[in-house]
Amino acid sequence: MELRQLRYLVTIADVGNLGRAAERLYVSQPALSYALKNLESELGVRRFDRHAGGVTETVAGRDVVAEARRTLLQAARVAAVAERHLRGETGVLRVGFEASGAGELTTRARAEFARRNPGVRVEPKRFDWSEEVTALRDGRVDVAFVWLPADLAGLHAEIVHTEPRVVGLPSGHALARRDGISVLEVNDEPLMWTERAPRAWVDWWAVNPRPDGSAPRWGPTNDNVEEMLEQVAEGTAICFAPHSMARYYARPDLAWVPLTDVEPLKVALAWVDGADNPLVRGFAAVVSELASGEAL
Amino acid sequence: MELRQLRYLVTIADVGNLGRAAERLYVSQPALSYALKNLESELGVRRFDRHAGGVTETVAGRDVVAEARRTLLQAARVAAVAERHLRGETGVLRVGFEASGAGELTTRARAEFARRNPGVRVEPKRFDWSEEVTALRDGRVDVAFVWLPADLAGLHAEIVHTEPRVVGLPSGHALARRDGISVLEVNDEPLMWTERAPRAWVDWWAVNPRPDGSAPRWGPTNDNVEEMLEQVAEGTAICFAPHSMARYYARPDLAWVPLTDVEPLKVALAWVDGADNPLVRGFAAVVSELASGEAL
DNA sequence: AGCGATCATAAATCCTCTTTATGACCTAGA
DNA sequence: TCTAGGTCATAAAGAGGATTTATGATCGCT
Repeated sequence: MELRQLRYLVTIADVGNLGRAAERLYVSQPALSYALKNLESELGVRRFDRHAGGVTETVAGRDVVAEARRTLLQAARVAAVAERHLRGETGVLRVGFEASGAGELTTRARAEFARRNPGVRVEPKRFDWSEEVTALRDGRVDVAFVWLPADLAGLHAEIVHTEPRVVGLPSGHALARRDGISVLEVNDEPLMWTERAPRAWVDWWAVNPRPDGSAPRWGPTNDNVEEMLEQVAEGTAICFAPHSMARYYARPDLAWVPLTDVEPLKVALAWVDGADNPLVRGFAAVVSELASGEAL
Repeated sequence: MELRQLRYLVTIADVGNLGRAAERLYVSQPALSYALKNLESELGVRRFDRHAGGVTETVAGRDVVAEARRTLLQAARVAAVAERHLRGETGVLRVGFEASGAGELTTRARAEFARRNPGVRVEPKRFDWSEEVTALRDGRVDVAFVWLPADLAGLHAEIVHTEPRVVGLPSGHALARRDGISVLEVNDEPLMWTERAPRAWVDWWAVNPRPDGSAPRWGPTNDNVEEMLEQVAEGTAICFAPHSMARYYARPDLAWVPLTDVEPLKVALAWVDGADNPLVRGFAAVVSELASGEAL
């Protein structure tokens, strides 16, 4: 499968006719016919129904075309980033975080670093579950607040923040008004989890195994905070979260109750080992100052 | 630029040596040498410094490789979605929304529809600014709560929700404790905005032009709620938002004050015209019931 | 100085993609 | 019912791109 084929596919979908798509792509109509046939062979799914009036997408074709479109957009970013390097754009520090990050520390550090470095653009970059680690490794951010545990191979990491954990419940839940809950008190509740993060991260958040040796009762999965909170609010499952999430995402249809017997969340500031980026070093210094409560 | 070249690029980056990368890719070493040279020509950026010990990434190369890696991941999703269709996975309704969506209606509708259709998996899909419209069009969701205004060409849309708007301020702001603010009272404040949404959407949210004919004072841009709120919290700019965002993202370092003289937000339930999906029709019926306050 | 490792280039070969030519099928209009 | 036009599929030929084999240049280490 190549980008050329995906371009053909998307254009055929847009135009609905092989002949006119061929014109738009500056190839002959049989070229598209062969390309489409080859791709359908390769992927095993027929993408278009053909008829005398042109082609129409199959249901499978619709989804494949959607993903093909995204692939072409992403491929354009390869060229775009090359172009930016050609133009010599520098002076940006991209700071990654997920959900509520390291709470106020996240916000204060970026603000303070920006104040001290007026020529530098400090961009907050929010990622979904645990993705900030991947983003560090593949260069989408320069530095990130990482929720531990995480695979820190090849990264430099310093713990900069710790906070207790809470359980998220629908506001009508029987336990919603408690001052504290132990994890075994919600042992039978389905628990929100995600497939997007490493298993170790998921298990840590789920407190798996539980103190009595049992496994959590797994509820539905989700890809981000809002999807998780939507399903907690509607009563489908509960979730475990850092205390800062309770404060940053304080929906009226949710209740947040402290978990009294679980390990608190540790947040590290991390960057790629050997990155030798003065902006990253400066930012880390600011975070250290703020985390230790030094006078500013 | 083709996926084959990106695969070569990423493998060379991983291995650090053309010879061993060639082995891994089942091609000869000169094939990689030529491919790399061609791609560097095409993109105009040198990706690797070559030397007797192998190759090392340039700074530009690092960013290009990161984007190339993402492109290959996304391309794999084309094959994955084709595979899912081959396996016949059906019975999923993907409900898109951004930020706080249509408030409680979003949550209640999905919960009620799931209750009535036990065999159907109703997935909440959160998107960033205005992206739910694009997601409808390219098939990533089946139905979505769309914040208007939006380009609804090719979509069926029904207004299902209306809510007032508020201004987001850092909690120490002079206007933070007001019961209401008119838009001209914050005319001089930098305003958060986004490049990810259509201009009409951005202008509507920014109340551009202002009642006195002036233009907003544009602040920094952002790509999602958290990035926006981080920058408001740190005092960089203010933001305009729907009232549900004040309730769902009630951070302690933010204040939300009603805007007294702006048009409220209207939210439409939308789907692709002619989609003829019984799940979508059923979901729309449930939303209509809930929106009109009918007895369940 | 010599050897081994690594990348670059030339020329030949292979193979893929595309073209030209044409057929099959369908639909609309006369 | 027949014909013409539009659309997609296929065959065969040709063009060109990608890769191979062969080999050279360079560098680092002994």
